[in-house]
Amino acid sequence: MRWRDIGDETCSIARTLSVVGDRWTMLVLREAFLRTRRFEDFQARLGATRHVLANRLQKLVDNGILERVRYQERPQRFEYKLTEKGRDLYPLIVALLGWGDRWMADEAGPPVELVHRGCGHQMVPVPTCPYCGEHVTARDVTAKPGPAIAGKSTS
Amino acid sequence: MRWRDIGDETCSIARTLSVVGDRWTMLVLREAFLRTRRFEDFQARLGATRHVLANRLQKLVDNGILERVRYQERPQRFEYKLTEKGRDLYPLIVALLGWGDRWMADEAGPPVELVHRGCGHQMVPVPTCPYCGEHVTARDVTAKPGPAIAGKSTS
DNA sequence: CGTACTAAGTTCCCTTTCGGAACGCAAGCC
DNA sequence: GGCTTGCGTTCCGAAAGGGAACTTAGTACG
Repeated sequence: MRWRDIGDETCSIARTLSVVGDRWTMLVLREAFLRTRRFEDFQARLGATRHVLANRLQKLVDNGILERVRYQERPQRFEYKLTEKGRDLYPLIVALLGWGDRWMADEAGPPVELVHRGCGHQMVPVPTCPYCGEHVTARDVTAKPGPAIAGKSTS
Repeated sequence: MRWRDIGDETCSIARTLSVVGDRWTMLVLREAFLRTRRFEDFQARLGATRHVLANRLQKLVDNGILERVRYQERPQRFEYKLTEKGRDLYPLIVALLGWGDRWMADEAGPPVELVHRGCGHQMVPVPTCPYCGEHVTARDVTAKPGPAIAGKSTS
């Protein structure tokens, strides 16, 4: 299978990966959540080649995750801002962060800490059932075929 | 920056991506959570080339996310099982799934539904503050430098 | 005994993508 | 005029990916 076909899979995970399943793309999003907006800043902070960065920003805009907004005329300059669709990727960033903190940190501890503005606690969000409020792990969940599947095998 | 250097970044997100930040790797994990264990089954279900699949499985084993266990002798055959470190990636899979369900589903609805065994509800887990129990979005969180950072700029 | 089949990789070859660095361009600044 | 800033684009060699055939070790079939 070639990568341009992956979005056609009947699988929400594959479809999400077709949009953000690329290392540079994910790092661009990390920066976006840290309020980086400009091409030069992305480039400097990420160390990606300008070539690849331009390509990833374009794709994120095409997919409605970033918005290219003019912030100055003559010369025209643009910044890249997260859309609602983009901000909704936050759980993904948090999942990456949480796992890295737990399994990839060195003795010095985690590089960044999150503080919940609501209650003031330093924390890492945990996946929770919205109905009963309990912490959810892989063992607590059963996957079953949804409406979009008749008799296919991929999920 | 080349990809083999990304794990050296002082950033939990980058470090996580150095291990699972690859499309095939993520799809291999999806299958692993759906209880696929054997090389042939991964290959058939994913449609990845055997070449790439063998490489990804090897890397996941090297990183302690999968375990290669012999399930038969003469001829020796092995299966790949998630370790605790691997199962702990479940929030990441769920985040990909949830976003795809919301933003990439077609009219037919989501291809897979999750049921919380604890309360029986069909749901998608939401990131929640473990202290106050409230749903957490990007706007509710402040990122601050953690112990591993003195005056660096990357997070 | 010879052929076929299964599981798990390997190897080969060609195409695509990536990494590094230079170049282009439009406008403002000194 | 020449330098600087911001944002890309182009070019080239290196690395990774896709497709398909080959290998190995053992079982099953006729």
